[in-house]
Amino acid sequence: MVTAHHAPGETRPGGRTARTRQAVLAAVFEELGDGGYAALSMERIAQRSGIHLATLYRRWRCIEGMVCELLADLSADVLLPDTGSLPGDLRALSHAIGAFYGDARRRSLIEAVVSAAARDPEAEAVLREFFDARLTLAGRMVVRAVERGELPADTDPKEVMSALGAPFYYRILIARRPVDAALAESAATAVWAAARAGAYARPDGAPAKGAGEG
Amino acid sequence: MVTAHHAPGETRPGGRTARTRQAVLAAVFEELGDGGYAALSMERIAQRSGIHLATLYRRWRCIEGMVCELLADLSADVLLPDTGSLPGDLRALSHAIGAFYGDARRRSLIEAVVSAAARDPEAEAVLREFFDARLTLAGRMVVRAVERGELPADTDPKEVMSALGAPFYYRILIARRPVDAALAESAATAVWAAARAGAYARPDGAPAKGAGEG
DNA sequence: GGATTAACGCGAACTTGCTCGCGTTAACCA
DNA sequence: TGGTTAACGCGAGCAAGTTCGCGTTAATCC
Repeated sequence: MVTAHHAPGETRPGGRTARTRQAVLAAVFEELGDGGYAALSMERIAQRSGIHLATLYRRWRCIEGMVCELLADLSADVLLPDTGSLPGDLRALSHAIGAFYGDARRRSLIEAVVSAAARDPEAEAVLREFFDARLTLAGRMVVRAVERGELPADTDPKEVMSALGAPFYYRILIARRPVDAALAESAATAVWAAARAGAYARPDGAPAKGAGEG
Repeated sequence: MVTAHHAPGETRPGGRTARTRQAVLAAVFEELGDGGYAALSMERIAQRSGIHLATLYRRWRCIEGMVCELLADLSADVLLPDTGSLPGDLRALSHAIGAFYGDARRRSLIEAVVSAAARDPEAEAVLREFFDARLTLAGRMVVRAVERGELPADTDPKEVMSALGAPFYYRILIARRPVDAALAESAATAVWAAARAGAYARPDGAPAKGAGEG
C-alpha cells in the first residue's frame, strides 16, 4: 500500500492552479470590457488568458460558472459604512454601489450573471445566495438604525437594502444606461424617505431581528 | 410587364402567416411555463408549435427576436389608472404590475428578454425603446399629479415610474423570488413617500414636462 | 532530491445548432 | 376562377461549440 502523500483525490489549490484561475478570471473581466457579454466566448477567453480551451471546460464546465466566480471575487472587498446615522450610511453605501457599477465591465458582469442564472439552475442558486447574504450583511445598518430609534421597530432590514439596490439593477438591466452619482443620490434619498414612511414594515408587525435569522 | 398583384417583394401579413406567428408565440409562452428560459430552444418551439425549424429561423433569426416580439404582444393591453390622486394611481398601477408578474411565465419572459438584450444589440435596442416608451406613457400620471400640486414642480416623471418598477425587476432578476401583493403595496408606498420628499427632482430644477420630450 | 499524481496542453472526434437549396402550399389580386 | 409568388416544409450540409484520450508539466509530501 502506497501511503498517500496528500490523500489521493484531493485538489491542489496552490501554485499553477491559482495562477490559471487568476489568468482566466482576469481574461473574462477584460473581455467584458470590449464587447460585453455578447462577445464572451470560451474560445476568446482561452486565447486571452493563454489557457487551453479544454482546461476551461474541465474547471468551469461553462461560462456561467466563470461569471459567478468572478462576481464573488470582485465583491469580496466591499465594506459597510458606519457614519452614525442611517441617512448617512445609506448615502455612503449608495455611492459605493454607484462607484462600483460606474465601471462598464461590472455592469456587463451583472448582465452576464443574470443571464447565467436564467439558463443554469446552479448559477441561479449561486446568485440567489450571494445577494441574500449581502442583504443580510447590509441589513445590519438598518438594525442599528432601528436600535437608535431612527426607524419603526417593525422595519424589515432586507427589504430596505433591496430597495436601495433595486434602482441600480433597473438602470443596468432594464433602462440599459450608465450608473451615475445622481442615481446613487436619488436612491439613498428615496429609501430613507420610504423607510421612515413605513414602506418596508413587516406585514405581521414583528420587530426587526439581527443578522442571524437561522 | 406583369402588373404586380401586390407589389412584388411585399409581405403577406394575413392568413397563414398570422396563424404561424400566433402558434409560435404561444408555444414560446408555454415553453417558458415549463422550464423557463433554460429549457427554451428553437427545436422545442418548433415541435410545440408544429412549425418547421427552418421557418422559425427565417422569420426570427434567433430566440432573442421571438421573446422581444412576445413581450410587446403581451404588454399591449395595459391601461393607465386614473383614480384622481397620485397615491391612488400608484397603488393601482403597482398592483397591476404585480398581477402581471404574478404569472411565472411572464417572469421568465423578462429574464429571457434581459438575457437577449445582453447578447444581441438589436434586442437591446428593442428593450430600451420599449421601456422608455412605457415610462413616458406612465409618466403622464405623475404630470397630472404635479399639475394638481401633489408633487414638487421639478419632479421627473420618468424617474418616478422607474422607481415604481425597479422593485419588481429586482425581485424577479436578482432576488429570484415570486412577485406578490405585498411587494406591490410596498413599492407604491415607497415611491409616493420618496417622490414627496423630492427624491426624483431634476438636478437642474427644471419643471416637469409633458409626455413629448422631443 | 525523488516519487506520486493533480492539473494542464494538444489535437482528434463528436454533438449541437444553424443555414441552404429546392419543391410545395396557400395568400393575394385581377 | 386562375395566375403569381411569399411563406412554408423538408432534408442535407455546414460550422460552431463541446468532449475525450493521451502524453506532459509541476504541485505536494516524504
